[in-house]
Amino acid sequence: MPSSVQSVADRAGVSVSTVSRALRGVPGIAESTRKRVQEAAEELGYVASLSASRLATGRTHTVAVVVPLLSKWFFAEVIAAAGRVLSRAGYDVLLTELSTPELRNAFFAAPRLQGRSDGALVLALQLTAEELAALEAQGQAVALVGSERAGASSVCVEDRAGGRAATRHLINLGHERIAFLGIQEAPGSTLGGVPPAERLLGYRDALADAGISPDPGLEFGVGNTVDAGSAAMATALTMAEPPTAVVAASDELAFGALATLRGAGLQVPGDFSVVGYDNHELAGSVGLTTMDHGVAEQGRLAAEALIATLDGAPAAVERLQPNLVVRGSTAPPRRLRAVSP
Amino acid sequence: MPSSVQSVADRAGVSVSTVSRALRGVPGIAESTRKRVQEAAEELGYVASLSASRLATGRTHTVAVVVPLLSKWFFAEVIAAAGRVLSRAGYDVLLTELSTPELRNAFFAAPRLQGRSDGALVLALQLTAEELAALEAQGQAVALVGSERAGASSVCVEDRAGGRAATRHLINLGHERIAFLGIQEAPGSTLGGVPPAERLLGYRDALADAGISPDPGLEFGVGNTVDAGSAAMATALTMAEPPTAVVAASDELAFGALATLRGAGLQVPGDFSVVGYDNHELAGSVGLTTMDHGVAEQGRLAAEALIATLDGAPAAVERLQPNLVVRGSTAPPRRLRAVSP
DNA sequence: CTGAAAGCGCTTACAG
DNA sequence: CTGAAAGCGCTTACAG
Repeated sequence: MPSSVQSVADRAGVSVSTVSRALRGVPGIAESTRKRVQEAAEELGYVASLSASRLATGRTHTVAVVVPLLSKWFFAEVIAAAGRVLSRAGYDVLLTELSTPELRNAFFAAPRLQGRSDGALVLALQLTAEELAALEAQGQAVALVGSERAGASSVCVEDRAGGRAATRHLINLGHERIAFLGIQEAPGSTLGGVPPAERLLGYRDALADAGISPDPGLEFGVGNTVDAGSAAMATALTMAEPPTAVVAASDELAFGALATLRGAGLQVPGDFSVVGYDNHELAGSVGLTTMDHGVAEQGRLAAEALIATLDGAPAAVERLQPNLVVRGSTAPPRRLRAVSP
Repeated sequence: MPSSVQSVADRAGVSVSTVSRALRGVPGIAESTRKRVQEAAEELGYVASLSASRLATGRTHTVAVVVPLLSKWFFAEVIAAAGRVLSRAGYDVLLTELSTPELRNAFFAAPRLQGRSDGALVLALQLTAEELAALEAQGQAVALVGSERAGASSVCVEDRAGGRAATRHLINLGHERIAFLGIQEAPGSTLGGVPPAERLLGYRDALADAGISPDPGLEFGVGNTVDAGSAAMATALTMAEPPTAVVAASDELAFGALATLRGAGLQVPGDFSVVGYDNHELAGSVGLTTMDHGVAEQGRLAAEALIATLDGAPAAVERLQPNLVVRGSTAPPRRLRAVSP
């Protein structure tokens, strides 16, 4: 039976208005009064009713985090980082997983955030204009990670530059037949083409830079899973003229590729090089060379952007530069090493 | 500007009480009236104010999920599974990460869930009696995963049997010098000794079953990270009489062990066998033999238990049996294979 | 089956 | 600096 403002007012010998003001730190209250009220509240173990103050103010102090798939490391990491920023700022975080097209449609069809949160942090889902408008119509401030929309704050990664850097690394090592393992979600996937095709474009850029003519047969587009990476790698190995290296659009795909290579008895990086994308928590343990794109940083920045928006700041977009992390999965192709001293 | 009950009442030509009852499906309303009200609501795009109904009813239809560390696969997976059950049942999920002792203490010191949620799903944190009492004093129904407390619903795994089965598998293969990589969190860690020492006890059981005398030097207790597993494995390899196999208390530790073994030029399972614990999403891709303990299942069952409690059911505890998943990281020790045909 | 009225527990102009 | 009062938008006995 939580006590109410009234009980505190009685005990402190003041009105409820004074209690309300004193406890929230509103200025214009005698220090002595404030002290008295605080003591009374303390003694009664009083804590203001959330529902009541939300009803009275219209603000929920809650942020909804909307994510395609909670169990992917990338998303969990972003949410964790964002959550720390949000809760330190006094916001509750409401979790919404939109793992299927049905859930996604249902979510946007009804005003599901109305009165539930003040803002939404949307990860990866490439919102349609209608979806974004729906959120705003529900009074939500919105911040995006992994996509950009006019009028909304967002943080994204220079993925084209990232794909280019990853590929250039292999080219510098002497590779010329380089495959690309890209992410291509099934139609209707809530992931909506994330991470973006930008990484593929960067791969092509690097080839062009080096005067290597692109081979469409080396470009794979699969679901973003270890197994899919595995399967694509297997296919690549059966080509008439197989590649000597691969750049994967995610570390998960790279893990799959590594599994296939190992299964085929090939040495990495001796016989084959692979570079991933993410700097996944486990990339280090398998010695994977990969692109780090500041995953936690993305969450942190997005949360800060959302809070700024809630505080009235105009929308802003933040762009992160990915960095190559060289580990043990890349080396010159065997052909070259054979002739070296 | 969301419309109110009043506006719907006006449009439908009834009282607000009738609107409230009609829209919530309360029995005792003429079907024709209900229909009329629903149409009016539809036309106005009306949706009841959450704060108002929460204030009026005292129920939030929200569940707090309390977790030590969001970015660990195990937790993310449990939350995802629990979240699906909860949201299908009409509950919002509020995320609370207690990643440091400070956050944990602050969380339990103040009535942080009061009026925020109807129940709490607590993962892995081994709640003290006071912490559990604090939650209940805040009117929370509680369900636990990974620990057991009198009066609270919970789902746990038969970890002792699991540790035993993992170890027995190696013994059956012919191993006798078997190390154990256990989880021992730093004092003050919010993880509070999870997964439980039960796994270690099971390991000892299996040795005893086989008449193998235990060697305390083979029992390692480290933080639950890939790097710690790596380091412990390195130490084990420098022993005067090194083990030929290891059972790790988590797949993360096992991944670390694998990395060290590979780095040392040892073949797995040729030169060394390892079995993990979790059946981590990536265990398959590295061919890790491991104990599956139904991670998603734990989340699902705990969510169902919590909902049942919220519906007035008595506390219940569910016990899951872990299963050995044999993959490619275990084989007879070399000594034995050398003499086989 | 329906309505008038009180109540849930805050916050916030408005006066003083 | 403080208080009386209205208002936030629902739900729920209580009557009829």
